[in-house]
Amino acid sequence: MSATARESRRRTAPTGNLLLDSLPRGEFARLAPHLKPSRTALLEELHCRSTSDPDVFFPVNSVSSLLVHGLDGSEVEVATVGNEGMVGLPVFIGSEAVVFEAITQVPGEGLRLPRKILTRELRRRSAFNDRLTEYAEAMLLSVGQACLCSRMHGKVERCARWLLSVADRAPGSEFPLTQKFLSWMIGVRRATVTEAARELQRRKLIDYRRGEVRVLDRKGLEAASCECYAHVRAEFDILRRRWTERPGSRIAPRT
Amino acid sequence: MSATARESRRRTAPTGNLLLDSLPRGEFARLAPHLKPSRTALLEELHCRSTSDPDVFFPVNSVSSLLVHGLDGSEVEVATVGNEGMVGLPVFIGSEAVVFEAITQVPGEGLRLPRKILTRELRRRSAFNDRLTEYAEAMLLSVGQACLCSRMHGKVERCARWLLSVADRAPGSEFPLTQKFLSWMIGVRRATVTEAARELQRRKLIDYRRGEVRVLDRKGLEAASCECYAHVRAEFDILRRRWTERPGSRIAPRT
DNA sequence: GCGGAAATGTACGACAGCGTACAATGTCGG
DNA sequence: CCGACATTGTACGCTGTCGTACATTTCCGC
Repeated sequence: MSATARESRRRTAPTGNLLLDSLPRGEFARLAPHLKPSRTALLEELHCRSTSDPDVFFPVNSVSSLLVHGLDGSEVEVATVGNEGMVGLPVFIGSEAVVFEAITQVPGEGLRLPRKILTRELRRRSAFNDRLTEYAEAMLLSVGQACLCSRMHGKVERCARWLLSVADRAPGSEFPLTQKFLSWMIGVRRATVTEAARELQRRKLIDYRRGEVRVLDRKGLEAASCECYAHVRAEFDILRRRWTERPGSRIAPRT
Repeated sequence: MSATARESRRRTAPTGNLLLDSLPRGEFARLAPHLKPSRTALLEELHCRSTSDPDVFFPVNSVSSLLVHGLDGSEVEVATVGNEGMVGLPVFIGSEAVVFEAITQVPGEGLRLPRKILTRELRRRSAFNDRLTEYAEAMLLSVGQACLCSRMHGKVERCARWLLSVADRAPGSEFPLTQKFLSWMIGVRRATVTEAARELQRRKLIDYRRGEVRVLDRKGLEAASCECYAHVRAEFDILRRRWTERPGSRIAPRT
């Protein structure tokens, strides 16, 4: 895409969130005044069921995890959200019931938008609707794959996959992470993560120390992970490409 | 809802599929000529990646399962679709990539709609969009819960849950099922299902013989299943209620 | 530097579910 | 009625992960 093409559709600087930046100029202009830059802290809960957060959140730098929790206290991560998406999608349905919980995995910047504004915008049935529909469907695939993965694949593969999908969304190749947190995300005990992490370190794919991980060998880590990673990644890449190449367009007709 | 209220919005008889029946009259009229009644056979694949099925499917009697499969051959069911929904939702995104596969679990009637027609309708940004958005989000929750469940819960609980969620959508309290099929769905070996099934039978919650199950004690089965069942069920009940009580309305404003 | 807290490493028995194999039973076509 | 086949029951040893407990290391505030 040429610089002039970009200029023709947006006067303001890109926010850094792909979903927002893909909106046509007029639509973005309606939202812009209500977008509040905000920084999320590590482990900050963005949509806790008890607090009834009034905002949705568009990550720029930060990375969040979406969790499902059972009444028995068990929890698992079902998806990761970075600057390609929005935190708050699963609560659109407007139900009072328990929904996904979002927690900040990598602290950083993002944009808050009051849910009311979002709802108002969606009633106009604008391109935003289409974007979110596309995004929701990619999330559906992503969560589905998470389901397969957590059921069928071993601890090492799953750790590798998790590390990659966060590394994709985090600024550098290093990010904060404790084994306890990772064990929480993938639904195993902490000692199991230690075993997997040691294995990955032994193979010189990652390095870590007290709350920090660094990806040493990306290719190697991909090889160590299950195919779930590549599959989901490919799906989001399609979205990213579509959103940057054909900004503001409606849902693409299918064959 | 009174009979007159229903009459005012639809002249034609209800199809039996809640999603379709919730559409405003005009919208439904546009679709009606293209809806082709069709019967699905046991284990018939509705959206196989290789066949590129040109239709979406609205179950009336029948029940389908959505599967995710890995490249390694592993598969798990991530959701069930009955007359509250549509088979074909997850492929909206228009990607070329591998998507969920749908397979008929309980044979029966339904309505086929050419995907082209659906796409055309969606470009009008009608109430159908909102319905499918709501449905997609309920599915998201449903798949997320499936993820938690298959990771954290035992074979007996998961079998009970699966039986209930199919029984909810199947006409009677009896439906066709082999242990092999169930083992495939929940991602365990067949012998594991035998153990779980025996256990449920021992507790007099179900009865079965050669490819047929019957739910004997619904309440008991709910108690034997994990809370995942009730949670997902509640979510879909919200949709069912909304769709029958406020037909044709747009997305409800939230708070 | 020191003390405490958090993070990580490790060990050990327990157990759920796996892979496999084979027997027993029911069903259906010829 | 018989043979073939699908379905279900059961057994065996095995492996991965669990639950728990405790030791060790690293970091941070004082």
